[in-house]
Amino acid sequence: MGQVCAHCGVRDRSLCGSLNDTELETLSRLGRRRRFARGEVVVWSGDEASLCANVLSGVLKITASTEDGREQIVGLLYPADFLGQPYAPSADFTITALSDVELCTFPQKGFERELDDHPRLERLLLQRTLDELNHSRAWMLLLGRKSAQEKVASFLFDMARRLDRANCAGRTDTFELPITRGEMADVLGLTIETVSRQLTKLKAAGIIATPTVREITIHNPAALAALAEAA
Amino acid sequence: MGQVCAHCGVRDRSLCGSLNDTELETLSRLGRRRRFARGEVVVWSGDEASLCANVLSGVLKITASTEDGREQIVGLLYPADFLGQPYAPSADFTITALSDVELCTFPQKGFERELDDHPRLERLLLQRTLDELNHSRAWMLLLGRKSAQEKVASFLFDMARRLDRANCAGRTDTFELPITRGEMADVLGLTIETVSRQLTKLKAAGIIATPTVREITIHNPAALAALAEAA
DNA sequence: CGGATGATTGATATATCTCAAGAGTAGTGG
DNA sequence: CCACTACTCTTGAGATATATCAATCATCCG
Repeated sequence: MGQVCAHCGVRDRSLCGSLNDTELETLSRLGRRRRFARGEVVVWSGDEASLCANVLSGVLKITASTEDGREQIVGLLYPADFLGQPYAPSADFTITALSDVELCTFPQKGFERELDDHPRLERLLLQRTLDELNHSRAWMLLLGRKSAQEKVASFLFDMARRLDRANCAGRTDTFELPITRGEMADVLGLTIETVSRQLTKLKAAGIIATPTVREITIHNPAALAALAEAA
Repeated sequence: MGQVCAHCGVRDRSLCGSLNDTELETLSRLGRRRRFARGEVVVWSGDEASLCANVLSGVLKITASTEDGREQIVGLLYPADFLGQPYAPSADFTITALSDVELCTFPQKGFERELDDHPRLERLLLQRTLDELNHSRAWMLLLGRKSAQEKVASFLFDMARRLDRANCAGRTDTFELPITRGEMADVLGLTIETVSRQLTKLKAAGIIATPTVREITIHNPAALAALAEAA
């Protein structure tokens, strides 16, 4: 097993977790660690060379945009998530680092060959892609049919659940938002002002608190869940 | 090769197209033709037995709903499309026949075994799922960031392109909508009235015409495309 | 022909956006 | 360590796109 994988923090949670040490040989030779600073674009929509990678640390956004600059965040990537589009001739979305980020990158063609050689790797990618599709469809309900209040409540709930899972330490009712208000707006299909107002409302109702602007404390998860589904 | 596949209209366009006659043996024994009438629900969200199937004829919708009954169509299924969620413990969305429909159904577990046995089948499913994910993400931009006018124009454009592809006869500028205004509204995250008004606007501008309420003629594709991206 | 369903059109209400100002917060350099 | 600058966030007032409510009009089918 290559040097790279030996001290990989996400080894068992990433796609690579499906491979044993021997199988990792070739993949590890293919992988290159790369760092990106906050704000840097990792993949431009339209790029021909569609990179594949595992996220080692940090958070990234996947965005779609209209020509006149309106932006929709269509996905967030966390450590152990897979990034990229095997088999795609070009990238369809732009991927940007939201924090300083460390990736384990693979050339697309090389990664595709690994998929050929390792059925378990492909199986896991299929399952993850199916999950992503489900999540993205659930988000379509939010974008198309939910009110601003429901959107913000759903988002906080989703985020709490997701971070709770990463944070295996156990459930905390306070977590740090990995994104700004503006980015929340881009996830929810709202404006920054509307997001801010909804957060204020939730605070006034005693359902949440914001110790700092980036931290969220959920005081009343039940009420939050109720608002997420019908407000 | 079983009786079933011998006269299958979508044999070469469906997932099964990846298999040769010998490989189709077991799959064909697994498959059962089933008909559903317009309006019938094929899969209920929450169903434990998640059915897998190929669409032989007709159109179906995949929907997500809030508890209080608001509905968002998150996908449409056409002939040769694959339906179902291998590996999912239960269905996440409801699938309903929009017209009379004919399916070639497989039990989930059986289909999963076929995926084990036929890498090419699995590969094709992976590629289709990746495509679906892309399409669904592109739709998130529409739902979150586009105006009603852009939504309707985008929808017509998308539909024309999609039907053009199926309709290998060549490009026609008139096509039949497979769905009602209400269903269009559920695809676009709008109300039925707003959809209707936007169509009226497009007619008034001479960009489209509606010979019958279910038919759309595109007089000015360039103008329609322009409205789809920035209006 | 008549009833049901779906589509259009109109009048009004309202949630969210837009524009604008001010208040936090964080990073930088003296 | 403080002050300066640049962001980001919050809050307000007003504008507007879309939803809601309601009536009429087409279309289909028995």
